Amino acid sequence: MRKKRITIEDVALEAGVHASTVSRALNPGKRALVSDVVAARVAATAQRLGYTPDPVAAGLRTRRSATIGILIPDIANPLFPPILRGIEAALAEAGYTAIIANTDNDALRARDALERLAARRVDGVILATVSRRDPLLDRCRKLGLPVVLVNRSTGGGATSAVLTDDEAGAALAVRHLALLGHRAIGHVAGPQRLSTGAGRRSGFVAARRAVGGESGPPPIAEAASYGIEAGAHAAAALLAAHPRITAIVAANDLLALGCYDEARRRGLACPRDISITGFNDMPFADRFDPPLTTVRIAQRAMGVEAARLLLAEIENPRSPKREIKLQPELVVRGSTAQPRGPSLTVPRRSR
Amino acid sequence: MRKKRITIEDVALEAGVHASTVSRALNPGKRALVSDVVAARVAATAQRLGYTPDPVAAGLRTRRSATIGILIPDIANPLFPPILRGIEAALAEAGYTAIIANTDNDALRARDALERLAARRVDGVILATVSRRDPLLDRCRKLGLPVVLVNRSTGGGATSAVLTDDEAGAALAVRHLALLGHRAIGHVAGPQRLSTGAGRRSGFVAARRAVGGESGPPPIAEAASYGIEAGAHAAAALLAAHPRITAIVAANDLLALGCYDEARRRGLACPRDISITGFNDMPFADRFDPPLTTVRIAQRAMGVEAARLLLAEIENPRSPKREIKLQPELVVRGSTAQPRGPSLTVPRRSR
DNA sequence: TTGTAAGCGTTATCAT
DNA sequence: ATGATAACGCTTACAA
Repeated sequence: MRKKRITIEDVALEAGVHASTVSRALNPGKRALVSDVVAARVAATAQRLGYTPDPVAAGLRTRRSATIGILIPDIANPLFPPILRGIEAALAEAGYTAIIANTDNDALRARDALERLAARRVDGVILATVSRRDPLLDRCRKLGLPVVLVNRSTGGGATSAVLTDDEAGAALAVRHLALLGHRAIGHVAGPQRLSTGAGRRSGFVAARRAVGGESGPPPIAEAASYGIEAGAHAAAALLAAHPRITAIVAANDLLALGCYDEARRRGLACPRDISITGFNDMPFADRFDPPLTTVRIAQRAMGVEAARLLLAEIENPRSPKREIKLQPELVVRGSTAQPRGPSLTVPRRSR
Repeated sequence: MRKKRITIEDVALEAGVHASTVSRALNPGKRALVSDVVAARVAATAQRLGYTPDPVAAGLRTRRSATIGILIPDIANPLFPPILRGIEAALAEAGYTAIIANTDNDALRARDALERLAARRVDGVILATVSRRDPLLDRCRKLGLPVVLVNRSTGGGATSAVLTDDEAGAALAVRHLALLGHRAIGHVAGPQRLSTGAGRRSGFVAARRAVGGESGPPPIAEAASYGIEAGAHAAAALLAAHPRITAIVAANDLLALGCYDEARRRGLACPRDISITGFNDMPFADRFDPPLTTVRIAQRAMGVEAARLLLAEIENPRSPKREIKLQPELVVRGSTAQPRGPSLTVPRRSR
């Protein structure tokens, strides 16, 4: 005797009705089409028999899989798990399931992953990987796949997105440093092909001007990627070109860690000789040595909003594209302090 | 005109053959049943038309979804992403896709997630969540679902599993500390309902005896969970009961972080006044303050092996259950040092 | 070697 | 309000 799965037919037989009636009775949207008494009986027998509808079969008929795809660069990057948890929480409420694919920041792998998700007939995708002007978006459009971007966006606003106000975040960091008395503030920028890299950079430039930093072109070095090594390289270039810098605004926490390394290599103590700020407030940023002053972004909330937006677009493909910008918040820890020499104010510290 | 998806029928028409022939030509396992020339023609037209087989429809017929479910406690716990990457790498090779569910260490949520995965007709599951004697396993058996455990195991060995040699790992830590000259070594144990908690504890006890630690019952405090807070509480209890302790072996890195906190609270500098070791070597453990001496486990390899084991069991449900134990390795960093006072050897350091 | 036809479990459409 | 029927896209005996 081998495993026999219980189908809608079994329930129909047992309840003395037709399969289509069972389908209606069990389908929230159509329960109204069936008499209360029958609906109750069907529900009861389904329960008793331990019937679980087969979403695969249903999906074949309805062309909806109740599944959405998520593209992220790398799940091992601590920035993403909280976003994913947010997405999943919102999806679960609606009975949807997520399939996650890692792209390792590789356009080819991203393309590949997208095709695989499309082949699986996902109802929509959330992309955390896009660069500015990313071919992935055209591909989604061609596939008729609803899309929402999260964290990063493209140039054109023809796609819904949930983002951080990167300009404002960078400004937060700059103002904090300025308030501590820093005047020579540099920036280790993220890749400029990514919206976060570009946004934080322009936020830095604007804020620096606003707080009346030193004149001349802003001291900036662009990192090749959002990694520790890349951050160290950029910091090296920055400090070589601008030795008088007393503070660095890094475009994310990993780059900040790279700045730690380079500072140490040069015998510069942080924060005594140089202040460093990060961006994202990734998990364990408070455990670094020194604890990292950084700009906290609303990771989980971004995920939740992105999922909601996507579900809305799946529900109604003609719904207007929205772009939500979440405000970041400064978290002051131990990696920033007054510059050596005369200073004006005393900073508060928090954990 | 609305979106029209290309089906096997379209390819058949275009290639001048029957749909079943297309199916055979495109199915690696049955390509042999079709003449080379036809196979080539079919492949070409499929390519040209941009045909992608619908795995949902195929799955309906074959009762296989080419999907496997993964239950983990929490993806935000840095221990798991590397395991997941390993799993996914191995699955991708075989054309399988993973669906990940977080349980938050909650048996009810775990049960729920399992049912949802089963409803999705996953071909098998990998469980990273099991406690010793977990009802989830019976449920899987009842569902006829192939299972592989990863990282944690249950009591009985009726299930395949990929684990770390936890006893050996704990012994590594104890011997390292003993070599540094520590004699009063305590243990902040993980939850004893989890195999990792139990295994590391017994490894600690055995190794302590082997290195000739102080007589009397071993100084151990059990943490309620694998979290920082829980670690701090346990450390507090441990130090209160055994004030002369000069070193703590924590059952994982998060617990070690809790020990850091408690030590600091008591004005104990690590490693000067107290040495602390972790377990897992989670990402960024080298960035903690101080950098954590810990027992590194083969996270990615565990994932790869688990996936392989599962695929084998799916392939052949009667294949023997295997239990693979991977050997951990000690990573010496800055959280361990000779105890104050006379000592015997000088430790090496690595990053 | 290839075609025929049935069927996987569900839901949508059309009758009644 | 419910039943009958076809269809979703694919695979697989079985027939030719």
